[in-house]
Amino acid sequence: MSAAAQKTSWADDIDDLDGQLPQNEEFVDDNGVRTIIEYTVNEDGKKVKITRKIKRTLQKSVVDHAVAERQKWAKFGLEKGHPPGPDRATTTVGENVALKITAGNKQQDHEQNAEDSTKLKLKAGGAGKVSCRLCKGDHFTAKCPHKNVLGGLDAGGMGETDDLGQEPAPAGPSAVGGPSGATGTKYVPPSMRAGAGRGAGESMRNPGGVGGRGGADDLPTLRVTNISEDTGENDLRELFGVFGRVARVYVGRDRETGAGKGFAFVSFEDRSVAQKAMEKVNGRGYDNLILSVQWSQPRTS
DNA sequence: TATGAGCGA
Repeated sequence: MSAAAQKTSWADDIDDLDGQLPQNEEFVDDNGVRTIIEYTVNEDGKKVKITRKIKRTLQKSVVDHAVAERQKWAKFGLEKGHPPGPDRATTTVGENVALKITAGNKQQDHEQNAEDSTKLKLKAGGAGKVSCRLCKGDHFTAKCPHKNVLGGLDAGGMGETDDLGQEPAPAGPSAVGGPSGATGTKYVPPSMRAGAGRGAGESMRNPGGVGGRGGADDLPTLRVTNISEDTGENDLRELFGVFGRVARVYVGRDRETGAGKGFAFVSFEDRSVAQKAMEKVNGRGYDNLILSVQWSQPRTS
């Protein structure tokens, strides 16, 4: 192993056959620009000098723990005893490639403009006051305590019936012909028109309904605790999906870091499925942890 | 260790 005294790149071993080529050079200047000079022979048998300059942007690196640990390992094999980090003679380090995802393919400044105008609009148009459309209360319509009663009425006819007793005018059905016939009346989707029974365009909403006071949003939900912090929604869907349709999965996370907090909620369409899943999964091992599955308490507003 | 987010006016 005489090569040990003067180490060369594996690629240079080929060139060494004629032994005429100068040693490759490499240095980094004060601006952090790495310059690599390579000498090689091209297809025509001519000697070629290749100079590459690579600017590496310094960045606060966020490295996976496992990777960070691995960098401290002592080298072994042919690299045994050498200092940490890649040796340029034997290792090619590529530049970091950053994938930047933007909305659409607009130019950056266009996006900026759009953003600004949106902000301005928001600033200018922000009326502020919240008033329930159903009961005029000081809350959002969706939060109205009388939603179930008043909301039902609202579904029957669009728009509120003011005290004048005016009917909303049966303009909806008459507008079927097209926009030419209806002047100034709002578009009424077919599903909302009078006489629109169940049809092809039936609502996606589960018609069976889970017996209960709330309505659509009180699905049978399980609280799963003692999950590892890197368990995601998909993992849980996979885990619970075998028992039946999973309606929703929520993983409790730290708002700042996004790391899991060790619990999750899994909602099912059928209570019996949820019950079964709870029995089967509770106490089961997952990711070296023993899962605990219970019925969830209703969320507090 | 542990009981959920956000949208809208």
